[in-house]
Amino acid sequence: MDILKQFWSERLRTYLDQMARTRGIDAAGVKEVSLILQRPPKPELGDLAVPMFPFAKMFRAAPPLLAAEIAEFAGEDAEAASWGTAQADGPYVNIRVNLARVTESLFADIRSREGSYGSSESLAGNRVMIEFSCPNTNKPLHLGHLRNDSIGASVARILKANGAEVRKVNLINDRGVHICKSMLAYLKFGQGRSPESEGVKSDHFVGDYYVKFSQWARENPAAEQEVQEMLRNWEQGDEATVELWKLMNHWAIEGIESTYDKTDIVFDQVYYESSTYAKGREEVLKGLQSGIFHRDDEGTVWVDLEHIKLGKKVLLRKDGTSLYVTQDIGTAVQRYEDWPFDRLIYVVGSEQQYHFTVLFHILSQLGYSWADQLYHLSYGMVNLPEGKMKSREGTVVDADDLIDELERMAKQEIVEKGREHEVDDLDNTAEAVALGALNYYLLQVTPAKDMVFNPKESLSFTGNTGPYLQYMGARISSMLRKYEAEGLSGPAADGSLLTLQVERELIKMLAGYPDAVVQAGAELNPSVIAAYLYDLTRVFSRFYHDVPVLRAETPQLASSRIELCRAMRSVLMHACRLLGIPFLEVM
RNA sequence: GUACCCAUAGCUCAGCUGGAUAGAGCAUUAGAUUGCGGAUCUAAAGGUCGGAGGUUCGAAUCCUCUUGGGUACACCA
Repeated sequence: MDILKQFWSERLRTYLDQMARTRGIDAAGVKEVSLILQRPPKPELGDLAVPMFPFAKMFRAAPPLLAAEIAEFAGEDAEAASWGTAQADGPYVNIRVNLARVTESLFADIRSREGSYGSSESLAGNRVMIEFSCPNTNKPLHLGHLRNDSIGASVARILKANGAEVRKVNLINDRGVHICKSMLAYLKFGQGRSPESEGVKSDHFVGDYYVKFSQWARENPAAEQEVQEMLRNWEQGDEATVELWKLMNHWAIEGIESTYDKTDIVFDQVYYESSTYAKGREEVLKGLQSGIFHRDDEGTVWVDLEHIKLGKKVLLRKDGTSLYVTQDIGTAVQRYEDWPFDRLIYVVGSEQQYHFTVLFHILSQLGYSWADQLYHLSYGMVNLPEGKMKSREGTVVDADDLIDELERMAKQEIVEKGREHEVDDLDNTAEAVALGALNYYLLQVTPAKDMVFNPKESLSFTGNTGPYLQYMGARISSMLRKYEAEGLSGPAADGSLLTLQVERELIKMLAGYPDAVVQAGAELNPSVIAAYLYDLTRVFSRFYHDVPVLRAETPQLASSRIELCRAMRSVLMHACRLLGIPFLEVM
């Protein structure tokens, strides 16, 4: 499609140039006006549309007149004829391109690239580190984490598909007062119980004590002080405290990792706040020495960000313990030392925008030249139809529960459809469908926006959903298997035979896939792929429904349509991968 | 109070650097299976793009103001 766009835009330029000369208008001025190539609103109108409005003023002629004149030029242009035909529709020049050229290069491209069609080198040479997930070790993952994980994993794959060198990192928030809360509660009420003894998933086990702490603290004003004391003990390396911490962290992380397994979340490196906070403290003390930061009478170390209207920010408490921002300073420095990056993307909720503005600014003040290569990929909250998730009201959607429920529903669906014995493995297939539904649901919304998570809707497998995409993939696969099995492979495919409206639409969309991947990479936005993929698949569904493939009128038409289906399957697989939707041969 | 984000069909979301009659899914209604998987397809109905100005030949898109909602502004993370 690109070749054709390029050809036509150059061609139209030539015509405009000639038109300017014959009228004695400044041709250089005409060149200044940009030519807009877009898609006509209806496919019957053609494949490319060029509005003439921008040229009206310069030519002092009505746009329809200009369009007609250009169409006339094109009609007399013998070379252009092999690239398509142009026609004036009111103020627009509509071009019906010679799509066979696109089809041939599309097929050749897809064949030769063996599944990598859609990948590009637009970000080649870029070293991108991407941080996401970042769980706390005091409770299990919830729906908010799932959105974070989906976005992070998908953006990482999209960047990779654009040629970037990507390193996925996690940061486990395994220290701080909130961690001490579940520890303290366990100390008081645990009485030697364990996840095994209670038969509870280990991260949920820890989370239960976090909840217990909150209840207990409501009746005990001294609770907060006890927690602070525990944190001091921990930072001073008190043996018993550290042992308890290790035990509970082990439980929490083990549980969280099993959730990662289920959702196909993998990291190249995992950082632990407990091992980077000390470096953060060093950095802060360095800054104090060089006079960037201040220490007040009580011993608190703080930075003045008044000049950028961010007020004063404390970096070390008066008792010397670290804060969230302190450790993030240390982590960033550590990361650059470990793996010098061109870009570090933090996938973190929008409520932390202030935090990152502060963090980036501090790092820049500390003199790190890479501070301006840090980027906060901010995403919106996940709400429920009834409103916000509130832990106090118990409306937080637990990740494991949700996934279990999705799998149960998927399994039920497979059984109801009578496909229990068609699929290779019922459990695996149900898991794949559940994951496809979940990831698509979470990624179809632009990250920056808040979204509503409707449990009922997320469990639906019809319409604009992940399983819809998987279903089309399975049907194409099934058809291709039949084609192979019947040994129908006849004459070579001929793209010029694919002339139906729906075939043309499909080819144009397939040809546009690489653009979608580039755009998604540039915008760090998986929803670009999701929207593209759903549009594409809808067109394919129409094609599949209306047009016979295996029983096409002639063997050559059949093999040509099969080739189109192969192209479709290749793009579907590639795009599904980017979105974390498992591709299924059978479902 | 200050800053940032959001507002499109009953609900959930698209809408590319401004361009032809603003699109999907769900829900509602009516249809389609002697062809490759009906988890599908077709159609109907549903909109003063929160409101008001402005820029422009042309605005859902850009600018200003305004209304409504969200978030942040901790020695929590």
